[in-house]
Amino acid sequence: MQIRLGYVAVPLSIKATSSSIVTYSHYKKLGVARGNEKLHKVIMSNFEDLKKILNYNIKNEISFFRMTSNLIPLGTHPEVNYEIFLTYKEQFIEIGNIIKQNDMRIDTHPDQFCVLNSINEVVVTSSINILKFHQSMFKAMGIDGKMILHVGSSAGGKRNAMKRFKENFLKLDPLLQKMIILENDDKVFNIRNTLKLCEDLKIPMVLDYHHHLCNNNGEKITDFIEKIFATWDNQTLNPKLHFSSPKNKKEKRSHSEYIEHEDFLDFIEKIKFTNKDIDIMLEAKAKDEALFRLIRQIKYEKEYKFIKNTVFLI
DNA sequence: GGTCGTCAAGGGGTG
DNA sequence: CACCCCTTGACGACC
Repeated sequence: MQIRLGYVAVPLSIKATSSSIVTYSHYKKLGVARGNEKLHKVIMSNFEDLKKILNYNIKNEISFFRMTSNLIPLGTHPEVNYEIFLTYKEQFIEIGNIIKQNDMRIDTHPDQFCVLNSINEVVVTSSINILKFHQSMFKAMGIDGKMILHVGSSAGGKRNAMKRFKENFLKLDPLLQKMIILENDDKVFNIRNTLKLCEDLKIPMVLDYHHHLCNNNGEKITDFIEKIFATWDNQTLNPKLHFSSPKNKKEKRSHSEYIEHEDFLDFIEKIKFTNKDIDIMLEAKAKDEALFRLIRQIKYEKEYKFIKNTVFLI
């Protein structure tokens, strides 16, 4: 069993974010010409930063990565007409080549405004636009990227909400459907609900273990893990998991700075019977530094062998 | 020259 | 109903 480790979006060790923004009110104030100029500057700096981050990851042998969803500010804003995919054709290709040449795995996590199962039609439409925009970015890069989503709203009760998710999902372009992965959340849709949807729709499920600890009906992870991994059977990618430690006892749902290495080892103990190669994304505030610290802490465990950021269970 | 409120967007929770 | 939270960086208003 091999476990690759990764982190989220923005490394702390180098000065690069790739998520610089332009607010719409600022854009409007500048007027179309100067607004677009401003957008161009920010987008170019985001591309430069993204290259820096990817190269940093390559240097550190971190082979999978959650890309920011803010690479192109106002990219889906209805009032901003800015030709992204022609203007930045070269930049997208350049990024895509770095990713492909280094065999990196790329995911995105569209943010809270992307609610495919909203009861508001307008929200559903704009959510679909967000998904299509991600699809276009992957296409422009020429990569096989994925988008990790939550089920979304619970309005009308979980059962209805899950039904709406299914209906809206099935209306999407089949190519887009194939890019979508569902993740259990920390409030509403637990591993049982999320797994059911993934099985019905034949899409992979990311297990977020922290969310599971916040939101469960007593489901034991050992009873579900094989079924969760089975949702990846037709994929070329390894099953992916999210792992983090709670900030403290009171703020259980927030992520802490670092990963508690005992928690991590306990978790691995629970799932190692599956003997699957997996990718674990660490969702800690200290990002890449949390990853490096975790490795330093568990490096000398007898059962584990390390090659850079990959853990091998012996 | 530092601090703070504001910003396209959803939804859930509280009082 | 009004306001708060999630998250996150830029920017302008203000002291």
